[in-house]
Order: sequence, then structure tokens, then C-alpha cells
Amino acid sequence: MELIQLDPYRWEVPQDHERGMRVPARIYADDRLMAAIRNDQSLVQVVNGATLPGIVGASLAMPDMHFGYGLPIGGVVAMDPDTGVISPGGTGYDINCGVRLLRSNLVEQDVRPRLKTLVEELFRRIPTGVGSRGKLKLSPADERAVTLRGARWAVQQGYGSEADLACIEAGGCLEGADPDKVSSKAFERGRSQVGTLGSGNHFLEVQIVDEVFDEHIANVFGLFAGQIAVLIHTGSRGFGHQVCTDYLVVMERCMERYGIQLPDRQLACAPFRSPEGQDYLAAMRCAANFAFANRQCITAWARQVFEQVLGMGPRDLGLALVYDVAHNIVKIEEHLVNGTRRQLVVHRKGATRAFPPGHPEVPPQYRAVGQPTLIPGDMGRASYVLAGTQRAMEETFGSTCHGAGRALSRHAAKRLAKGHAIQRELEDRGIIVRYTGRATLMEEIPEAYKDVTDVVNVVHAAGISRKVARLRPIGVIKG
DNA sequence: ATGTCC
Repeated sequence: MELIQLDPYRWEVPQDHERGMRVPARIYADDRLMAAIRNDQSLVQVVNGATLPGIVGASLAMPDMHFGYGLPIGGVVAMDPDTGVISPGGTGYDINCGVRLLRSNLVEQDVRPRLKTLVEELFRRIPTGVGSRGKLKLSPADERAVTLRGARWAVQQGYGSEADLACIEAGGCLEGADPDKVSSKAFERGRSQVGTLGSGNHFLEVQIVDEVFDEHIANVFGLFAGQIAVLIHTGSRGFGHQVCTDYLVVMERCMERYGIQLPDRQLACAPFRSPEGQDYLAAMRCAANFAFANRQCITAWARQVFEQVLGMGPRDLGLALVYDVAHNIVKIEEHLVNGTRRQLVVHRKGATRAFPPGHPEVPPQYRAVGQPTLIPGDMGRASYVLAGTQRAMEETFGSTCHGAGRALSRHAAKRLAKGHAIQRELEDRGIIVRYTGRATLMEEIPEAYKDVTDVVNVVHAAGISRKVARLRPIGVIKG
């Protein structure tokens, strides 16, 4: 297909009517990242996204893009609510997979002597792995409350504070969730999974702020070089997975009736205003709220572990929430399209909201500098804190990348990891790792990922977010 | 990502 380089960081596949494209596809990458993308199936997927009814602007892909279900991971598509569709594959299986960052009053020498104990206690207290079950015993009524109230439910149970809620995307609770649109099977799978980490690239890391790129914004976010921080990466576990599974079936059944034809059945979708579309939206919001509550509970336990292991009180620790972002979600947002304010159905799938300075949805304490945007990398290299920009608002519906992005398939990663003592190799570099699944650790070997620094440099240079700080892991727990 | 095939 035709792929035109617009500038050093932007590429376009022009609208091709024969392919059914309604808009162009646009990809953010430099030459090196594009070399990996060019012959990848994910390029076909971002082009396929351009065929979705009602799509506005362009089908977008971030530099961490890689192959996913239907749309690439790293994709952003925005639809007109009156003429467009909503697509479960445009959000992904792990609804509201996301990340939250806690800052602290600590520096490395405060934790290094107790680091092994700290990581072991975090691992003991926070359930990890596929099928992991938490210590919370929820009644069906409790679980419904989780889906309606999100992180607020967790705070009301004593897990964290009101101050935390102010530092979560959407306040940790999406309006319009309807548990009656969620299957009993999803509720059964989720019942024991609030407050669990899961598997794959999900993790809790103890990190050090390794380099500050923007002193002013870092200061506003409460970050400084040498500081200890905690990054928590998890989602809606089996609950969201089941919601996605259920609604893919619903959409596949109704697409023909709505006269929707697409190049890939994995893009299954329904008109946004249809009953099926609205039901998915309400169920997706339940799963998003489940994930916000999940991260909130884990946060409370992480704080307790720090207090016990370091023998410090909460005020001295200062483990305050910097921010919590969703990576896989559908949001109804207002955007300027060719000079006109419009409500749009924004699908972010492996992409992060990056709202600019002055945006009303950025918490007041950060509003002058833009929304904190959290980019987890692999467990051996780094993660980043970025800030949202006006250019993101103008070009990417206020979105940026979400992580390093896989360079190797899980199978290829396992093959590469054979013969590596991953845990020991990381420990030799001062990174303590505790994990549940050996196979997962192999799939997550740092070399399986693109270098998150390359990805972040592209979104920074393209102007769709601004580099604030780099963090490096010293303690990791994984599923 | 996921009770990694009910």
C-alpha cells in the first residue's frame, strides 16, 4: 500500500476508496520504528480502522503500535455519534487496562537496604498471575457497586482517600455504567478479582526518578530526580475480558442487520446510537470502573506494605497519587473538528489520553501544565511521565502512546528467553523481581519490547506530548 | 490481556 512520509515523525496511508477507507490512516513513527511497522500486519489493521462507519479525521496509530485484535494496539479512532459505530475490538479485551503512579518522600537510600523484603512483601500481599483471586470477598451487590462507583467504591471501603479520586482520569468513575448490561458470567469471573494484578505486562514496580526533562512540570507533578515512586499497571481482569467477549458476539450478530460491511470481522461493531452500541458502552463503563477500583485497592495495600516494611507513617512516606490513566477505553469527548465543536466517540486502544494545559478535565493542581500521562516500559529499562499538549488535542483527539510496544511475539520472546536466567540477570543490575509464572516472565523479557525511550522520543518530537521524567525500576512484581 | 480451548 501507499505509505507517504509527511515529516520525520508522521506517515500517512492516503484514503483509498477501493479499500473502503473513509479517511486516511496516520502513523506516528521515526524511520527506525517505521522499519519495524512497515511490513507488520498492524499496518493493515490501522488502514482497516479507516473503513469504520462515521470515523472522523484519520485512523491513528502511535509509535508503539503492534498487532492486536481488529485494530492495532496503539490505535486511536474517533467516530461521529450520529453516523458512526462503537467497536469492542477498538477498545480491546482488557478494558481500562491502565497505569497509576504514586510519588513518595523517599530516595533510593531509604529503601535500598530493605528492598528485597519490600518486594517480597508486596508480592505476598498483592495477588498476581492468571486466575489470581484477591482477598476481598465481594457479594454480588458489592460487585455491582464496584461497577457503578469505580475507585470511589474502594475509597468508601477505606482503600485510599478523596484526594486519590481527584487524581484519576474521570475521577475514577465513568458515568453511565449499567450493571444490567453485563452478563452474570462476567460478574462471576470478576467476583474474586478486585485487588489483583493479573499477568502479562501487568506489574507493580518500585522505581526511581532517573532523569527530569522538564523541571517545572515535574515540580507541579510532585516529582524530583532520585525520588522513589511506585507504578501500578493492571486492568479489569476476567471481568472486562468477558464483557469484550460477550459484546463481540452481540456485534457480530447485528452487523448485517445494520448493513455494516468491514474488511475484518474482528472489527465487529454496531451503530453508536443502536441498542447494541449503547449496551456495550454501558457494560464497557462497568468494566472501566472495575479496573479503577482494582488499581485503588492495590494502591492501599502497597501503602500498607511500605509502612510496615520501612516502619514509617503515611505522612512521612508521602505515597500520594500523581495520576491514573486508562490505556484501553471508549470516551465521549468534545473535540474541535475543522473549527466546529463536536461530541465524538473516542476509542483508545493501547493509547493514553494526553489533554493539554487548560483543559477542564485536567485536575486543578495540574491544569496549568497539562495532564500527567504515564507510559510504562519493560521491566529492565524505563517508564516515562509525559504531559499532554495542545497539539495532541488538535491532531490525535488528545492522545499519545501507551508503552514500549512489543517487538517480539510472546512465542518469539519465550524462544529468546531460553537459556536466560532473567531474574538473576535483572538482580545483577539492581532490579529485584518476584513473579508467579515462569512463562510470563520469559514473555516479558526486556528484549521482547521496543525501547520505550525511542517511542517516547517520537511523541515528544512530534509534539503530541511533552517529556517530563524518566523512571527506572528497582523492584518488580509480576503475574 | 484472558479460568491462554467449554
